[in-house]
Amino acid sequence: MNYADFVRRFDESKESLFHQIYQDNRDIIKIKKEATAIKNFEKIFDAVFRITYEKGFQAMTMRDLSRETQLSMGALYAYFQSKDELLTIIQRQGRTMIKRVLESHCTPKDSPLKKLTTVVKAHLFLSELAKPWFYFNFMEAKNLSDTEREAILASEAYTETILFEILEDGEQKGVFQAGNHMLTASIIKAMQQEWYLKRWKYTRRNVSVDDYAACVLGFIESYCVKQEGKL
Amino acid sequence: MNYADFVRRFDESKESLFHQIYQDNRDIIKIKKEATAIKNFEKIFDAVFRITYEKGFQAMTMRDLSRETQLSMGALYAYFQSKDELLTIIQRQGRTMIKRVLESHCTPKDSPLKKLTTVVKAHLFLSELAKPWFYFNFMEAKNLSDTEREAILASEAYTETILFEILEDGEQKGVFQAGNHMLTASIIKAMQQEWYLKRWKYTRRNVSVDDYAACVLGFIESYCVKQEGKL
DNA sequence: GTCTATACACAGATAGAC
DNA sequence: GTCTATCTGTGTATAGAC
Repeated sequence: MNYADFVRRFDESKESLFHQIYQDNRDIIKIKKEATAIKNFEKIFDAVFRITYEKGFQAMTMRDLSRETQLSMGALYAYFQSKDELLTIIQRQGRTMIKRVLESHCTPKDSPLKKLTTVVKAHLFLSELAKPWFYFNFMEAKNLSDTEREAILASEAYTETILFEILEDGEQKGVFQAGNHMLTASIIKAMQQEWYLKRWKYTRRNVSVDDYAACVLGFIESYCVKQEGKL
Repeated sequence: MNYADFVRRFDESKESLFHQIYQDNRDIIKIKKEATAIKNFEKIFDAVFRITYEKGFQAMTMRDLSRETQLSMGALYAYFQSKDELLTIIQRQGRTMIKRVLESHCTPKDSPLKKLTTVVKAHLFLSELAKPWFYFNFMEAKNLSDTEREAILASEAYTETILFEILEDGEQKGVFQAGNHMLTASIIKAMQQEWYLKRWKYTRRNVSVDDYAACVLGFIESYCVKQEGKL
């Protein structure tokens, strides 16, 4: 699987994803018509990402957002009750999407190395496709309420555990090296994170996400896979 | 070299470091007595780190800072001309310190692998010793002016180039694998960054910086060093 | 150098017409 | 559902006494 394949597969499930997100937030969202809501939320999210990429969420004013979305202050406040709630909504959406997509790429019957490869690639490709969400999720975590913060940590722990379990399984099956798999999993996550935190760097250097994935997988394989010449 | 050795060596040069930082900023700092200035700047910096770790620099108010430092608003403004300038000063201090320390750990006569090990460890140990600076430097970069932002990028590129050159040299000497060394260097940086961005995670899991360094170096060695069993 | 008290700008949020 | 106009709190920064 390369990035192009991943995008094709994602596009097919896009509509049902937006529908789910709308339904999940029915209690918060006051807008009646689903079509209008989805359309304007997309506009609002895009604007938030554009503005906060430059100066952060705190520094973004509601007037900035009004200008960028072409919606008045009044109109904006029909879509959320406070700036803080807007932040929460965005974070939630992001988590829903990420979880859904990653789970749809789990392949329980493959070999440990194949599983590891698939999971790492799926994460990288998703972060490429949804850069703003990933970047925002990371950078603006500190502005969240305690409960929302915990939800982020839980979702971090969740993806780390997926890696961890694959590593454990691989060791038991004798194909992976023994080692501190929790630490290994964390470092793999760090390599994935680099991609969306420093996206601009790789754009400038003409490194594609497929190139990057290959390099990360190179690191992982040479460290994790049991080899003849190695102790 | 382990972390304890590193700390010992750092402590010896600490005083001269503060002196240099004060002298470097003579034009900005209005306080006459060096001793008073250094003492209060330390107090201010610590407070800034404590507050912004929780909620970010933008969200920190001058009243927060006044409360935390036990200095009045008026007194604070004797140490900098605006909140923005405070940010700039902190960033500058950090860069000065980091550059000075890393350069003092360069070892031109060692073998490529030894050099790589030393550089990676020095960076990790320094980020452990000066966590708040590293964390702050990364998280608050977007609030800076264009020129200051460029200075950060330059210092990023600088440390990456150090890694790159060691990798190139090692390949030429036949001890390292061929490969895209620029990409490898970036990923090594990402692994270093993980340590100070997610410090709390490792505290909770009882992973020491020495443990972490060993794991990172494991990844690096198995990926970079030329081995018998490998193509 | 440090304090208290205050100026003044601008943020988030709402009311009420359309 | 969307607009314009406006309220009110809070933020940065300074003036002037000690």
